[in-house]
Amino acid sequence: MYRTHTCGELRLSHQSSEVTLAGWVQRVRNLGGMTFIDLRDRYGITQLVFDEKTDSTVVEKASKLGREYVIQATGKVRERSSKNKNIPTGEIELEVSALNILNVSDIPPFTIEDESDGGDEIRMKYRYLDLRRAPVRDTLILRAKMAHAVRSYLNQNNFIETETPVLIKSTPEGARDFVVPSRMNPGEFYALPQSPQQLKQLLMVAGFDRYYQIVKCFRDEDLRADRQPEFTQIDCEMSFVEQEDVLNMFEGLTKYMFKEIKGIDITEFPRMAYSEAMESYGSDKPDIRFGMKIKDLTNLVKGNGFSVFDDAEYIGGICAEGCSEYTRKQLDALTEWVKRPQIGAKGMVNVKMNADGTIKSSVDKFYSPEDLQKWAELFGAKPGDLILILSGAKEKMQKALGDLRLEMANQLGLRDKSVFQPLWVVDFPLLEWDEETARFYAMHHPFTAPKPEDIPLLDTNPGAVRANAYDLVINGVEIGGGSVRIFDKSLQAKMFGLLGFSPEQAEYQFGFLMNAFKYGAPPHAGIAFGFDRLTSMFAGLDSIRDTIAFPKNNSGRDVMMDSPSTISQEQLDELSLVLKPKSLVK
RNA sequence: GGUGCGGUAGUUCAGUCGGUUAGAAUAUCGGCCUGUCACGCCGAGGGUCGCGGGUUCGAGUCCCGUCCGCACCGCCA
Repeated sequence: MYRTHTCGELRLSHQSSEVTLAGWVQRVRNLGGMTFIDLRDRYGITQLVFDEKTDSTVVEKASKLGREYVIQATGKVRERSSKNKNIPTGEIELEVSALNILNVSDIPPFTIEDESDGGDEIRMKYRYLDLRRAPVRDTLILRAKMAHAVRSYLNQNNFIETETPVLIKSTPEGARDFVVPSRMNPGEFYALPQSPQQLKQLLMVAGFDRYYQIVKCFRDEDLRADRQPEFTQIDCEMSFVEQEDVLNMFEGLTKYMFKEIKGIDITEFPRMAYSEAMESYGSDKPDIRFGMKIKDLTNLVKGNGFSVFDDAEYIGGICAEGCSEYTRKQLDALTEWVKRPQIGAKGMVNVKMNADGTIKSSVDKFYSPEDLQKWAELFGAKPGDLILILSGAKEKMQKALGDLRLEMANQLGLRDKSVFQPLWVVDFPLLEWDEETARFYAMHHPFTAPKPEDIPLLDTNPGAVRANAYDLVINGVEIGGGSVRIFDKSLQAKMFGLLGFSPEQAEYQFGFLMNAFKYGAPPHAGIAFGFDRLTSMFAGLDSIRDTIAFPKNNSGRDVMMDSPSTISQEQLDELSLVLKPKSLVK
């Protein structure tokens, strides 16, 4: 037996008992006549002590220890003469009588401490050392607890956890597929699932009624702080339900998670139409922890000879409370900020609601104080506030104002990480027109059902058709999304037609699903949550990387394993693959 | 595919206008130290300034190219 206790469990109540601990040497503090060692395992840290009463051979052994040595120590638990209130085991220490070095360690490339001296790159290269650090370890423990809570809620509600294959068929819509060559079928490829979408729908056809899976999904697209090529979804599907049933079930899951994991009662769970989200927040995932809504000024400001406004399709603004004292320098910085290519505004107009009740704007030449007063009323602006106005193409400026709104909220400290405000965004458009390819794309996916009352529009104005689709947004982060599915094969065929599929293409790519729909498909609907994002939100992190044990870097590389990597000619031959010469690879 | 920032000691960083022997902290090693817990004190070692080219009497510093990292835009049904 290597140990009788963990390094996190000994208390004063264990005083005088003989115990054995095992773990890693966190730090050695040699004071000359006595030595303290912090011994660490995943449960915590316990202090070992060597002093004048300790056997000299044991002291000799202790003097050889270095950081991250793996040791086993036996001794008597005793009360400390000077206690450490910062750690749970801080009232006791282990008076070591026997010491066993189980393994030595090279000097680690960075310090294994809560506040490590290591940057991201080196931490990722030695991820197994990084994982020894409490903050990273605790995030993964949180993740495990959350997965347990998800299973607990869904199991209570009669969901069946079912695994679906990882080697499936490539589908052209949506993200790029990761593909796997088939040795036994030369020239043919599997694809890794972007989500088990069609498979879970087939489980509904199979009568499973309620399905879930905490499942890896794969998308071959560029990475971000919140996007990895392989990521985990909580994937769910239900039969004989309408949109309302799904929203209620997963509102329940969300509340359960907040209560179980964070001890927070979620009381408000509003819903917002997509159109309202875009108009008032310039985003399909609004952060509603604060107001600062976007107002449309287009009809109010035109016709005063200010050509920038007169020529614009759209003029809109936000009102930042208490910012009227912004200096010229701050306003210039904000203007530069909105002019960056990522935002794309041409300039910015500001209106200062001075504390003395006067109004001062950057367009006083064109607008009277009475005009400006009307603007202020639209925003409900008070003395002390600052109105910021952008003009240009409607959709672009709404998005720009949405970004500006978030930037101002960041500056004003309105995005408190300990406050959580979930939101359903509903009534998404069914289709999105793409100028480049001159065709419609499914905004959600091709199996999403249109709102029944909008079905006639499919023939006359497809772009106006709304879908029975919904997103779960928390604090401005898209956490989940789903839809009511089409279960009628003729409506599904019509949908494929609108998306520009010939019947032959639809048959080739989705034949198995269409075929299944011939045999009694129930009405069904579902949703999927981004488990990594949910975890990072619960952990208060900005990136999902530390919610994943072994994540990829910005270029999709695993710097620890150094993958992807080349494969041997034998492997290529077996797979019937011929690589382009390097000179031809662009 | 694009934009921005970065790459200097094991690590995290500083390095001014192009000018003497490239610094700090931390880690490491040695010495001292009986209540530390970021122990303290004294000392030491440690550098291909990402790589290649150019400008210059002289380049960590300026220019060009390239590789790598991070954030973002495009992309992500």
